[in-house]
Amino acid sequence: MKSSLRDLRAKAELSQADLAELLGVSRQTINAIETEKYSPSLELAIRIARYFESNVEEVFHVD
Amino acid sequence: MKSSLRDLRAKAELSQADLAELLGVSRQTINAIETEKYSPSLELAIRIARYFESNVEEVFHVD
DNA sequence: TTCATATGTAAAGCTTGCTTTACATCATCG
DNA sequence: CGATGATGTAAAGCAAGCTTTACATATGAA
Repeated sequence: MKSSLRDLRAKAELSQADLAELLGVSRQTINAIETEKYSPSLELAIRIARYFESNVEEVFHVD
Repeated sequence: MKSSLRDLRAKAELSQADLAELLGVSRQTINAIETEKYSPSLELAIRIARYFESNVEEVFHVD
């Protein structure tokens, strides 16, 4: 599962830790998603997309 | 996590077993999502939304 | 150089998503 | 009536998502 999370986060000038706190997850979770260690849960994917005023399919896409 | 999966599936006149096979998951997985036993993975949520020519946020929504 | 910030990664442990197998109920059809 | 299909549910087991703690490395500021 690829995503544009890193780009969106960079544009927003947020660190992984910043975003993690804003979303209520651990920094490692954000890092794992960005480095493609695993996919977020549906709940978290929706929260992420919503935070960046986007939608799930735009932020995340199957390889 | 609520969803309009049951409605969409009914409109398409598919049984849980039919849809499961089309999506490559078990019937119990479809049933569990419809009865809110658990949320689908992000991958599966995207596949479901795509199958019904919709998008994740339209098919699934946080309680 | 020293310190702080940002990122990557690892291990252990808990929870959740999904599987297979199995059984129960209900409706419909012959 | 008996058979079939659709749905609900349960248990056991494996895989994946997420946590906390911890350490390593790089970069930039003082």
